[in-house]
Order: sequence, then C-alpha cells, then structure tokens
Amino acid sequence: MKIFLSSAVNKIDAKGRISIPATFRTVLEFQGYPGVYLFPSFTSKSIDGGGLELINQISESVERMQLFAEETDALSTSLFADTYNLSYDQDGRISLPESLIEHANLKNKAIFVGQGRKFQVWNPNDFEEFKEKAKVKALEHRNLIGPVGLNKVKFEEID
Amino acid sequence: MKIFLSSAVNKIDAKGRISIPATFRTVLEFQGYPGVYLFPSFTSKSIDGGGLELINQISESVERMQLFAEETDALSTSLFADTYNLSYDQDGRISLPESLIEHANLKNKAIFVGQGRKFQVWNPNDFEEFKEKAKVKALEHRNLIGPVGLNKVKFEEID
DNA sequence: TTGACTCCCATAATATCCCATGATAATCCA
DNA sequence: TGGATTATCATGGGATATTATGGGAGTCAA
Repeated sequence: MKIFLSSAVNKIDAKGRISIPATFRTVLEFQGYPGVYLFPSFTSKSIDGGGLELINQISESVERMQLFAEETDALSTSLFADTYNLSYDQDGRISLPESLIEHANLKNKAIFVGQGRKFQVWNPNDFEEFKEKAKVKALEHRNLIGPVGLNKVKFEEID
Repeated sequence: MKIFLSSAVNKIDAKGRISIPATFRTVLEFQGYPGVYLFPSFTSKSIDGGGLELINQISESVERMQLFAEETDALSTSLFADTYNLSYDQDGRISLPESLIEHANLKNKAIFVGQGRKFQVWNPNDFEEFKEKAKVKALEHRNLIGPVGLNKVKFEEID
C-alpha cells in the first residue's frame, strides 16, 4: 500500500499555481485517478487532501448513515460543498481555489505534509507554530509517551 | 466515480438564464443525458438538482412503496409534479422555471452547491445561513464518518 | 407587434497546455 | 572512486483553450 509520507515546501507562483510533490502524485495516480481532492480541515487552518480512496471512504460512509433528509443535506453540504477535485497539469501543478487559500491563510508558499492516508497543506509559518504547540502538549503528557527522551515528534491525525 | 463537488456562484442574466458550472455539466453528461433534473427541496428553500442517476433512484424508491397505493400516489404527485427536466444550451445555460425561482427565493445570483450524488441551488445569502447551521448539525455526525471524522492528534516518538 | 425562447457570436477573465531553465538527484563508466 | 552524463523535479512564462456572461438576430405563438 502506498501512503503519503514526508513533507515539502513549494511555491505558489504568480498565476496561483503550485506543484504537488512528485511523491504525492505517485500515490494519487496509484489510486487510479489523475487528480487530487482537497477540502478545508475541520479542525485547523489547513487543507486536507487525498485521492480517490479518501473521497470514496467519505461518500460511502455518508450513504451508509441513513439519516433523515434534512440531516443528510446538512452533512453532505459540509462535506462536499467545499471539496474540490483538481486535476493537475502535466507538470504536476494545480491552482488552488480562493476559498481554500483563505481558509489555510496561504501566501506565496505552502507546505505539503504527508499523513498516511491523507495529507495536509499549510502555511509554513502556521505549521511551525502548530508543531510547537503540539510539542508542548506532548511534553505535558510525557509520562504517557515512554521512558526515553523526546527527540522528535510525529504528528498524525487519527479518528 | 463522478460526484457533484464544490460550489460556485453564478449570475442570473437579464434573460433569466444561468450557467450550470462546467464541473457539474461534466457529471451530468457522464450520467448519459445532456440535461438536468430540478425540483424544489422538501426541507429547505432551495432547489434539488441532479442527473439521470438521481431521478432513477427516486422513481425506484417510489415504486418500492407500492403497498400503500394511496400514499404512493400522493408522494409521487408531489415529487414529480414540480420536477423539471431542463436541457441547457451550448453555453451550458438554463432558464429556471418561475416556480423554482420563487421556492428558492432567487434574485440575480445563485450558488450551485455540490452534495455528492445531487446538488442544490440556493440564494447565496440564504445558503450562508444554512451552511452555518449545517456545520453544527454535521459535527454531531462527523465522528461516525471515518478518516476525516473529528480528529484527535496522536503523539508518537520517532528517531 | 410584443414577449418568451432559441441559436449564435463576442469578450474578458481565467485555466490549461507546452516548452525552457536551473537545481538537485541518480546513474554510468573509465 | 570520482567525474561526467542523464533524469527528475520545481518553477517561469508565452501561447492556447475554456468558461461565464452579455447581447444580436431569428423563431414561434398569441
């Protein structure tokens, strides 16, 4: 199984384009579709991204939930209304929609952060901040982590 | 799998025409028919829209209720009487019927909102309101969804 | 005629295609 | 092994295509 690993800072050029890291494109194409799915993260000022597998998981779970019509509308709106399916050009670049740029506070650089099944896109500064805060939190919970000193911290969102 | 994703605000021009977003047209045409099905939403002041797949799903579920002939009649009447099958011109525009415009309180702009297997058309202002409420409602269900459900952060040591 | 509705064309903004470059990484081979 | 060649990648920019939208001209019915 191929997953999204490591991170990379790329430029947003004058036309608003940004390269998706080649390693991420490999994963996306492995999933059977030459494009990427992006939506604002619910929990942070960043963009969540993934391929076919991610979007399939989401829509299947919506279908399976058997909600009342009203709730289905509400749920599928907040899931799909801000989700974009962008196909990248032959150089691997996409142009991000305005609403995602705003949500993630992106200027002229963005960092792609691998997170296994999905990845995130951050303003590099905001991500550093997030990392710092997370590290502090981790230190507070040091006793849960183990006997050895904390060298680096790996961040991963789980359900 | 092609589904209705993302959202776009388009203008209703002096002649009453409005463009269906190109991405939505792609989905509609993928479903095998160059046209769109529209009907007033039961639960909100908006228009429900979709292609062949949506209308097939609806008629199938109506037929499955044949046991209760009377109610089926009532239901199918209210479902189909206000459903319009509009084909768009070569520029991708339709003219909305008066009854739908009224139901959705449309003025000179409308937002097309992707919801997976269907989409909705709203007055942009009304939609903003709905979206806020939808977010709250959706959060109640999000933890059941899976990979993007209410995320916690997991801390883990690596070398 | 008038008004409603096509079909067709014009346009401006944007997105995409295609090629060039410089930097870095990978490969090769004497 | 080390130096040179080749690939790969991110990025810049010109050319082209697509999209939303405005408006003209033709059709049809009342």
